[in-house]
Amino acid sequence: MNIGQAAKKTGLSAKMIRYYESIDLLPEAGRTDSGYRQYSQQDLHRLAFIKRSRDLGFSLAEVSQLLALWQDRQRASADVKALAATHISELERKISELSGLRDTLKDLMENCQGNDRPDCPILKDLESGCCH
Amino acid sequence: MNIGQAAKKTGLSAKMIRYYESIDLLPEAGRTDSGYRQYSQQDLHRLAFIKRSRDLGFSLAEVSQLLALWQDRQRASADVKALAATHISELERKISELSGLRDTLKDLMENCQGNDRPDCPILKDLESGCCH
DNA sequence: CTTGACCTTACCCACATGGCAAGGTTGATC
DNA sequence: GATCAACCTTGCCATGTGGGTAAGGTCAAG
Repeated sequence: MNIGQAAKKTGLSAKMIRYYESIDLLPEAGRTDSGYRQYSQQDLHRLAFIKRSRDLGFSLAEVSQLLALWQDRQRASADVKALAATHISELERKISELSGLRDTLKDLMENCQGNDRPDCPILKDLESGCCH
Repeated sequence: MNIGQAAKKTGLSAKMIRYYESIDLLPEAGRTDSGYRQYSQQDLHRLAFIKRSRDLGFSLAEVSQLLALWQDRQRASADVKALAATHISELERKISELSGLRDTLKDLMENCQGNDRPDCPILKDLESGCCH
């Protein structure tokens, strides 16, 4: 199967498949005589694993670790769980950071009349950090 | 005032101040005879405005718009409010996206024993998108 | 005069991906 | 056999928001 077909089946782009190979997330793909990459069902399986991991927000570095665990028949599920837990903590951290920003902005917005006058508490707040 | 002092007072790095100038977020700073950038109180004010905006999560493109509104004495506060509203929507979108990922991962984790056995529903899920 | 702290420009690095260009291959149609 | 579209190849550039680092100029204190 050519790269375009593999891309279509996995939802990845051909470009990204080549990139993943270049950073050793994938083994070098087999080639036809003319140099076209060829993908087997097993290759597709690995690509799909990567796609799903990325969709769950794991970084490529984390995907790399997950792939290693996936391939390791001696793995402990605790190792996988720990990786997921770290990722969840990171997600929680980002969520609470963004929520804080949202709340601050909401407060500012509620005090802003939003009319055609120039007075605006949002801009006033942005000014406020001014160093004297 | 030299760039190092300005950086210390605003909480920005000297590097970023130069960068903001290079992308025209700041006017070209005045220079001493020997080429050192010089910053006035007014410059500091503008830098602090940028810092505060960035801390609230606005992109540099949005900061640029906010700066324009800030400088425009004829501005309507509605314009500022609209910009903030757009930013809040974007924050909400990101928050709900991340929350979704977190929930999915939490579900998977709860079903994972996390012991020294290899059986792991998290890896099973990652495999699951496999194309046949 | 030396020393150290500051400044200057100009590079390379990250992350994950998109885009474009120039050229080779394949398979179908004329 | 020629042509054309659709595919593939490699390689380079760009994004956004910085961090790092190097080679060199400047300034003030001792």
